[in-house]
Amino acid sequence: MAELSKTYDPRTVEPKWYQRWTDNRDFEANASSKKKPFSIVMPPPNITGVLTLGHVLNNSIQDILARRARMQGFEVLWLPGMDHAGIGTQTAVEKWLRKNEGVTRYDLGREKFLQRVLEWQDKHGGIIIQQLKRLGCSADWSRQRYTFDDNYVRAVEKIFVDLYKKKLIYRGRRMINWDPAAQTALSDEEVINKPQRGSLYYVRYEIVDQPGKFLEVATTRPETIMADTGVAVHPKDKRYADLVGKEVWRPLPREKIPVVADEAIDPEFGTGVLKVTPAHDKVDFEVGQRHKLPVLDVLDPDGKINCPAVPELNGVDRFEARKRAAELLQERGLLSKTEPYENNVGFSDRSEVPIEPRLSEQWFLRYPRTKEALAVVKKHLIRFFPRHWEKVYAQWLENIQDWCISRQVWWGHRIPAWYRNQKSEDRGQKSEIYVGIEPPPDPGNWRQDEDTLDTWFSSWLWAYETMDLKTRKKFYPTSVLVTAPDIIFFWVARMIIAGLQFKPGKSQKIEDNIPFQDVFFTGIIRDKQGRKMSKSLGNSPDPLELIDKYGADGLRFGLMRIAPSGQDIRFDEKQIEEGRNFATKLWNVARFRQMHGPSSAAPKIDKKKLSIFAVEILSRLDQTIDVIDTAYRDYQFNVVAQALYTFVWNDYCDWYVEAAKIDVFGEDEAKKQSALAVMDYVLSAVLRLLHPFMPHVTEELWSTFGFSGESIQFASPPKKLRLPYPSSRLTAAIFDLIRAGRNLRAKAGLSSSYKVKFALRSDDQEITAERPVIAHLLNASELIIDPKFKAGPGTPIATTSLGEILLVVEVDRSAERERLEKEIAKVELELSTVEEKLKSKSFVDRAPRQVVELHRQRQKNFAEQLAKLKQAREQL
RNA sequence: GCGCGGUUAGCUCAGUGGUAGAGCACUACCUUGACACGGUAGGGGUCAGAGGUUCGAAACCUCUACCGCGCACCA
Repeated sequence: MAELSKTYDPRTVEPKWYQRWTDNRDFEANASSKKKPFSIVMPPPNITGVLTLGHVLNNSIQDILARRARMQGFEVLWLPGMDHAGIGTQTAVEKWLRKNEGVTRYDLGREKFLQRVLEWQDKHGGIIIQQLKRLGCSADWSRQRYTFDDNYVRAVEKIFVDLYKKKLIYRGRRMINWDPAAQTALSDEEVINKPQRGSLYYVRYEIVDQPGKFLEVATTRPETIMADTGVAVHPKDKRYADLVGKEVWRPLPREKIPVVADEAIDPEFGTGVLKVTPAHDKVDFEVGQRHKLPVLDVLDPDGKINCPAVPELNGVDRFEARKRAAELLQERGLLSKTEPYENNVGFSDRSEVPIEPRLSEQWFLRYPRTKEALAVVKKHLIRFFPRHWEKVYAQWLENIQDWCISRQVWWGHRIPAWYRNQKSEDRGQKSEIYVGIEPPPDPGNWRQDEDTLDTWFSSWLWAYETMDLKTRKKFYPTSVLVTAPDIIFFWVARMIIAGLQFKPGKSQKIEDNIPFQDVFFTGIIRDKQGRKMSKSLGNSPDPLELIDKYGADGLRFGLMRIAPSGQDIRFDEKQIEEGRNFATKLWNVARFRQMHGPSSAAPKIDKKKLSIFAVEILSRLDQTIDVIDTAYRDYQFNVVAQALYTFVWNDYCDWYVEAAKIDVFGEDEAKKQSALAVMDYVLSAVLRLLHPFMPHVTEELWSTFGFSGESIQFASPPKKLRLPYPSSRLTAAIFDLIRAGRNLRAKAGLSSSYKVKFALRSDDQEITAERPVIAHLLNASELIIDPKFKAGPGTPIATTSLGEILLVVEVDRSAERERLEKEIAKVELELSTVEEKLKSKSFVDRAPRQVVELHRQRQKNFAEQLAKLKQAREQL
């Protein structure tokens, strides 16, 4: 057995074991295995991604589940991979090119740009995989997948074609969310509403047949006036009833537009008149459709005004144009007032710029299987943890809109559609369409769609397209998905729909085709002020630095202990420090055991020779195993971590090991061996229970102790011993007694290193038998056990259920009196509270018998204590 | 506007009807033969507020306030 160093050094231990595990191919899943399957697919991080605390949390949880399952004898597949992240990666590479070479993607052109992305990907991409390895993740790296693998690309194209043939995918000219920065369409889910402070402009539209009279319109977007093709009022609005059907002059550029009546107008808002801009607003578009108003587009894709008729604004950026339009109107006397106004503006999730509603020809998916998707969750065929996400999920599915799946970015899966006889460059022109995996037979006359697919249109197949048929047969549906809740619509819901639609399972049954049985939603990690971690705020600590400082095990354990299921987590580095401290504590208590000779490979304990303290710790171990089992069932990782922390630190280190030192350092060889065997037993159990959380340090200790020839990764979790536990009450009482004695010492102002004499008024044989242990834990020079012990005046005294404990040393009498008075007051208060309760007839009659009994017992104890304390006071 | 979370010690959080808890921080003592990344003892709470149910409420119900999130609206 190698000797343990004085402190645990994760920096050498952790990489050593990770290397060995991968060399042994311990993480590789065997699809031919006869063991029961347990599988997780890793939410694929972006290829451009670097490890964040969110990843650490997410992947630690997955690793815990995978490692626990492996120990429980499951054949485990934890399938890792990466996502090409269309817009994200394109943006990142463009930024890099601009910075390093001063070129844009347009300078390079599509082909060259894509080549550069591939080069960039090979050079800078996938760092996160290495980082996950440093965290200790036991994923099967031999099966690492990428959404751009050839097979995967093929699969994405195939389902596009399939859905097109089923008329679930269609091409149409509709209002979409346009991101002027990334210059692409977005799905509704990629738009985030934020309240923005702006102005409400009141603009005067002159009535055509009543010159000099004006209709006032309130708008937040005067820069779109040029695209107005009408104004609308509510049909029942009496103020404007006579104007409906007439015309007004649009101020910029001056032109006649009709006044229409439409139910969608809120008469309460502004002046009750809406300027109708069908090209730049969803509601306006619908109003325009109902009244056959023309659609006039005055915005270029990059967000600049395109309106030569108003040269002052033409070519100006939309926000600048807003100001200038207001000024222009002001100059012409057409702006009656401006009010400060706050409204919600949709922002692009990616580029963080306001999106533009825009009429555009795009590809859409009509979601299939939404009712089934709702049902599988409602009927708990798929279980959500925590449960309340079911409601959010249902709300989304019940109000689902078609999904805009085409993106005007170059980096992504190219849409397998070709066009022929396209007359004009306008995307709106109808032409012959060919959709297929293979290019059309006569490629010369066809032109492939320039667009790519939404990244999530590939990710939604992740749960099964990452597996070959054999693997799928063994491991699909997966056991559990671990994910942050912010992608519940983007990913979780869509994967469920994909599973139900494409039926990749081994049969047609629904239960074979759901992508996962459980979904565990993690919390979101925030900083101490409760803000989300973000690059721009710079409040996101680098996990790699944390690993360097505290070790991967410390980071994992610290984080898991503060990550209550489903609650957001306020990050505090102190918690990680505690994780590290815990690893050190474990290390040192193992060292202590190791200093007293070799351990047995398969520790056995002789039940007849156990000390009462051994029985106590073994019983608490059983309880801990129970708590852990229950907590795992509900994915309450913080409960598991906390239970282990308390057991190791408080129960084992503070009480058992301290109590056992008498035997370990004593003369009685049998007692010594028994104590050491208990330590071996507990350590062996604790290491296995902790291994999923702290894989490296537990493996290191496991191998040092030689508990088995094998890696701890495949050792079974400890079973309960189920000893009869008769002495629990006694040990608890002894611990109370010791605390009371230590308290007397501290209150007397005596140094804790100074050995003092204690006396215990008792004649209990069981207590007498434990005299050496009690004396040791009290750091007593001597412990007298004598029911009739007579103390001199001023001897500090405390009452316990085992008898009065006295600190045999003369102290200042008045100080002791004062202490006693306080003690008496405290007990009196407790006594009166209990008595009050017992006086209540309704309590005695209605409360469960055990509860009443408990109160009676307490009343008795307090009364006895009080009597003894008062007696002690008399003797002073 | 609708929905979902949350509000417990200075901080971070546990606590599903029966004596209010943990860790950190704080105070005092201790470098005692695993560990100062440690040990011992201690101080610190109208459980956001109001009402209700109950013998008994931090917990269950109703309302209010505040914080966070999602959806809708957003001229």
